[in-house]
Amino acid sequence: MGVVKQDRRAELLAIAGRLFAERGFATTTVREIADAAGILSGSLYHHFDSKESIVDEILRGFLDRLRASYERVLAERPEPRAALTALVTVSFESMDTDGDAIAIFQNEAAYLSQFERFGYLEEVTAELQACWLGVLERGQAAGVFRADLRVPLVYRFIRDTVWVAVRWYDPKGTLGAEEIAAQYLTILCQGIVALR
Amino acid sequence: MGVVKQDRRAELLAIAGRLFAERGFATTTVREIADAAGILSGSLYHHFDSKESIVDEILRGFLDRLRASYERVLAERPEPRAALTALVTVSFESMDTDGDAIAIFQNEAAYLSQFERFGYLEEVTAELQACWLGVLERGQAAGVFRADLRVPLVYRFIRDTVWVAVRWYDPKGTLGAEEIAAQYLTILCQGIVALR
DNA sequence: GTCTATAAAAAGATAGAC
DNA sequence: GTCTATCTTTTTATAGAC
Repeated sequence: MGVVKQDRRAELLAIAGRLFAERGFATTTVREIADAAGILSGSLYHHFDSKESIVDEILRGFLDRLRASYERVLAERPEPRAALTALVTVSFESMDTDGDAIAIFQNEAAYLSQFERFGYLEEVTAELQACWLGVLERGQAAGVFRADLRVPLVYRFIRDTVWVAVRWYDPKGTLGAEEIAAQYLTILCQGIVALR
Repeated sequence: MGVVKQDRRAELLAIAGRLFAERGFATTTVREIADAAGILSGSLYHHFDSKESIVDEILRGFLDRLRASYERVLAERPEPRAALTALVTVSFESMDTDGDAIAIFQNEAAYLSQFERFGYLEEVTAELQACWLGVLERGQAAGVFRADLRVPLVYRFIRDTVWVAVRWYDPKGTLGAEEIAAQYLTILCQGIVALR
């Protein structure tokens, strides 16, 4: 019974997450979520306090998983270049399981984080950023990465490029997360110019 | 008088654009726009038909200017490498004048383009995409760009990286559009790995 | 766990006076 | 060009029956 309840809850979260990701949090109505779940809007409030509670639960779940992934990567890969590769790959792979949550995070975090309730979004963002900055700085110090590039700029470059891919990346498409990650890393590390 | 009317119109468009960019189209209310302009919500309808008309006018203006910029670049730079540099630079520079419109376009195009009225968004997107793809393909054919990279992927890589920068780029900050464009082009062309 | 019914607030838009 | 006043619709949320 507890399991069934959990399943239903997870199901509703997935349905809402898909809609939030596709149409945006503000433009998705409680009625649309209920419709997609085959129930009436009032019934949703048996499961969740409010529309905000739904997106809150989606984001917390995703961010917890991502944080754990990043920490595992940093623990397992001391070398900057290997860590960078693993961070990029892990990020792309998370699109397979958390695509909707990533899209929501990318599109709505700026708006949501202005409310107290979502203050944790900025904290987690800072934590994740610290992972990337650490790798880039250690790599630059070790002479693995070019010294003439500004680390914060490189970080934003990578972050933007990786996460915005959620807009077009299709988990069921021909290009898998690993392949895309590999091509991205090639561009990122070697550049697009030929003949060297 | 015609000039004054135009000025007021432009002023209101700027105010609305700023709000749409910061808080999103759906979450910005007509009342908020009016408040920011120092008038009442009903008065806005003397200038515009609807909230949609406002964002429509903002986007059309920006896209017309951007299209013109791209065409000028392609006409003036036959060489792929020079054209790529110019496209990136022109794009970053447009953030100085059209930052709000760019943010709106990035954040709302997917949502808005589902309505007939905004069907032109997809057309223009395709036109702009064709500019980049053409440069990359000619560059690859000429041996200027690496042959082992998939052009569509490289295009999305560049597009995402350039435009998402609008989220953090500050026209009044210490880093100017040209400097950022230069660093981006260095990463893009040479990669971040040291010692070659 | 879902439905019926409905409350309460918010938002886009309009008509006419000034 | 803006204000007063108001309409209409949409949306979030609640209370209690089944």
